[in-house]
Amino acid sequence: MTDAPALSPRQLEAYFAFTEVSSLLRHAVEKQLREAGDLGYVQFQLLARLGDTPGGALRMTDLADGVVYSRSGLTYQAQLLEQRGLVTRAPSPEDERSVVVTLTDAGRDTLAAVFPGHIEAVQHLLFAALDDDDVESLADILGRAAARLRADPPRSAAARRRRPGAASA
Amino acid sequence: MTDAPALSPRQLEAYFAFTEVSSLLRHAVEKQLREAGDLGYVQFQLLARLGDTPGGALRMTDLADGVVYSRSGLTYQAQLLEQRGLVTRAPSPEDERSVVVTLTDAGRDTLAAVFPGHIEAVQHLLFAALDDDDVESLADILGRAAARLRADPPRSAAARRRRPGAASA
DNA sequence: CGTATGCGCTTCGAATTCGAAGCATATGGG
DNA sequence: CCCATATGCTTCGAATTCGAAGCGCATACG
Repeated sequence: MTDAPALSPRQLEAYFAFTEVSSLLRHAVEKQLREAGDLGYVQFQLLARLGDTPGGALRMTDLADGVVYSRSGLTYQAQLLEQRGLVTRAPSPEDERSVVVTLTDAGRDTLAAVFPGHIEAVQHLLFAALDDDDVESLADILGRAAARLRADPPRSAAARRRRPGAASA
Repeated sequence: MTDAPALSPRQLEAYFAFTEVSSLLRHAVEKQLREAGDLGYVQFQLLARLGDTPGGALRMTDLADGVVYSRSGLTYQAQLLEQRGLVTRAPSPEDERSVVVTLTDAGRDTLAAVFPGHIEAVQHLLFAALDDDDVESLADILGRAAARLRADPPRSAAARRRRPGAASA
């Protein structure tokens, strides 16, 4: 235990700032989404991701991985979205086990209705204090950090996933 | 209307990277804390903040604001921590309405037991891919963003704050 | 002093979240 | 072809979260 892991003061500062921005931004965005389209943060993320996908359709698992979310939680939210007619769910033709979630026109409309306000909020809250160089740096730095995080721990399927030859031949 | 809010591609990239890092890091850290000391993320944050305060004591509201957390949620977590003997709660001598939360020795011990692993995890997950300049940039940029966010929307006490205009009737 | 208003915290109910367990389909080996 | 194992999703129960409403103390004002 004598290990002095010790983050440098600057690292601590960066870490705290990160967590604080994360919390504040999330709360603010959540509020905006709720008011603009009665959507939760997760629901918005799901719709946005589907909207970003050619065909607007994804399997449950891919959706869950993309948003960093538990599978059971996704089932819950997908049901809500389906009830509201924003997505449809149907078994995959290729793999009868899979469920393919597809964005409906109503879903696209809702997304379109909420998106501008969302962008504006992010612009106002996060990027207002940053210039182009800052944005460039952030994208670069956090991009690397994200890659690192994505690689290290298994994501949604943690326990059951078997590493298929981690350093295979 | 017809505003084209439009985040630049780089801004979008930065924003997505931010949210992804945020989610992944939080899940990873949460898991580590749970295993190391059976603490939730919030509980750890509360203990850490108390530990960082001279005297190890804070009022509920200050604690809630510091961690960006709802007051009712804080009451819940504070009760759990009190039951485990990690903090005490007592009315403030100065203001009978306030409740002062104080870190106990057991709380400090728990914090000490968990902290190194936490630091190590953050080091490994977040900072491993970053050099000193990156850290410097992050601290600077996110520091400004945090300041912005802190200033803009009212935090925990939103609704009851000042009513614009009339203290009417 | 006595009342009006504001503030700090807790309680309450509803919504969301997760992990473990369960069910059904797919895939490889005998 | 049939069984054992892996994969994809859902169900279930427990824990956490938040906002609205409620309770007392504090402060301003007449």
